[in-house]
Amino acid sequence: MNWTDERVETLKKLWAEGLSASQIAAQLGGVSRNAVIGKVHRLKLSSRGRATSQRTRQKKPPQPGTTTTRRPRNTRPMTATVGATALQAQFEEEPVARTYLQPVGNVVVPISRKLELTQLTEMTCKWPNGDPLSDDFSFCGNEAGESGPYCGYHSRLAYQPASERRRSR
DNA sequence: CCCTGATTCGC
DNA sequence: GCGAATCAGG
Repeated sequence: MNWTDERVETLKKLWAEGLSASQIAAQLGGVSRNAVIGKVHRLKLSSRGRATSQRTRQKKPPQPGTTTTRRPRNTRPMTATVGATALQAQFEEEPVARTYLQPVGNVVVPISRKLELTQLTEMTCKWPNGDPLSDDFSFCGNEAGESGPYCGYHSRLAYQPASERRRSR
């Protein structure tokens, strides 16, 4: 990925707007959040309010320089769809935003057992599908486990915003 | 566990 | 210059 002028501009704008590095990376497409952070640093526009306190960083001496061993990660394909709109690039592309109906082309919710309210147990994911007032309303119904009222997939969707909210002090 | 930004360092 | 790995914190 090349940091074109447009992309850098978008980066700066979004960063100034207070979006997190991962969100910016997701919006730019084709780059990781680390790339965004690294770029931000190079642009010398790091500090933005106080996201993370600058703890006394002083650890990182041991580097087994035996070989140039670095990056066990595989290359990421990633379909980059960069619109690069110069105006209001507000994103919010929530994966499961509209659970109203589930088109086959949508790769969001893994499965859906479409359970009725009366079918729910302590073991079933209680993530609602669709409008509770609608006739098509149902619950996810997958194995919820003990971690919470949702299945693993929906737990993330439900709890990620919470963690984000937490930092908003 | 998830996330956040910060830093280092091989390329 | 770039970004993955790693760190440190919430």
